[in-house]
Amino acid sequence: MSCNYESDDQECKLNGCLFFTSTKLAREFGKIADEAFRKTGFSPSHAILLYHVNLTGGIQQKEIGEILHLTPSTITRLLERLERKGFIAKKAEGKNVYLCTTPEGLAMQSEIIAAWNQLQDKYKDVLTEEETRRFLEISNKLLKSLDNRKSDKKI
Amino acid sequence: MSCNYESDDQECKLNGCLFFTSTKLAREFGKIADEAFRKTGFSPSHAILLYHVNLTGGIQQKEIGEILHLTPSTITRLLERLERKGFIAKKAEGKNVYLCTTPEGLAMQSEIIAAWNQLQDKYKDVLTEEETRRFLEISNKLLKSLDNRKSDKKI
DNA sequence: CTCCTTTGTTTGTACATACAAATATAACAT
DNA sequence: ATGTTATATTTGTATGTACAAACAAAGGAG
Repeated sequence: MSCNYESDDQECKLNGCLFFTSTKLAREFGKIADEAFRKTGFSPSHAILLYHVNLTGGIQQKEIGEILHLTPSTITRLLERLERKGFIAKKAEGKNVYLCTTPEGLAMQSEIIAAWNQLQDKYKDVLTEEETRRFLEISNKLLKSLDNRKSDKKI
Repeated sequence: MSCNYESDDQECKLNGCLFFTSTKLAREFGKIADEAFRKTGFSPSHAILLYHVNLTGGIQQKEIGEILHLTPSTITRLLERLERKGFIAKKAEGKNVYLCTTPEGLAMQSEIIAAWNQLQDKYKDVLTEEETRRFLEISNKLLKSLDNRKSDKKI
């Protein structure tokens, strides 16, 4: 609103900004998630990637990137480690690369799920089920709008 | 809930997870913010840091880190560039380092504010004022709970 | 069959961020 | 005054993420 430099609204400006609020929030949730997944030996992102490959064996990187909202290059980078450590195998068939489960990877699935459930429990320390529901509802709606925005631009 | 590996609930698991929802959201908002601040030549984080130093001249790094929810080391790193390019000056007085405005930095303030306002406008493309309000309300409440959680642990 | 385009993946590079350890200075106790 | 503790900052290192450019393989057009 105002352009005067010495106004006293620092807090308002920040807390009223979707960008800063959402990044702060993501970092805080990230810490809780790190904690929860630590005992699996994976970062949250790695854990979820592995989880999804276990669920949907033979999937392509592009597809999984879309599910997780991650760029192809990010997927490549995340896979580097999972592949090196033998949790996921790449089967190249011509141009296409399919992500396949391995025994080692499958063996982690139950641990990942356990950590994930534990994560949900931790959230309960911090907000009620109703609040969680409302937050997720708005967020997902928002994400959908943002996706549309993206498609609109392409046209 | 279930531990069977071939369930069809990938989307639910993800969309129902506060961590993934919030990180995805933060990345999307981040892109919009990058765009909005691009013409200032600053990343959103740099822009806000400079904005705050302009507002509260003579502030200490620790304090600004608390306002922005950023670690001291992150502040150091962000300042490196702003100082090198002459937008902020450090005045060391014994142990304490105070962040001071420079003419170059002050000159950017109105541009930063303009970009910020423009950012708010972009949000309006994507959600109504009412939705924004609700989202921010829950988020800020959440952030407060998470802060308390942190303090609780220390005790 | 050769050239061009499309599609999926990887590589190089950069950025915001954090943690842990190092450093520097001040403050306090004896 | 000396040694210890507390506070603020920096440095080294690592992570997740992205973008742009490179690469590779496939499929069409001539």
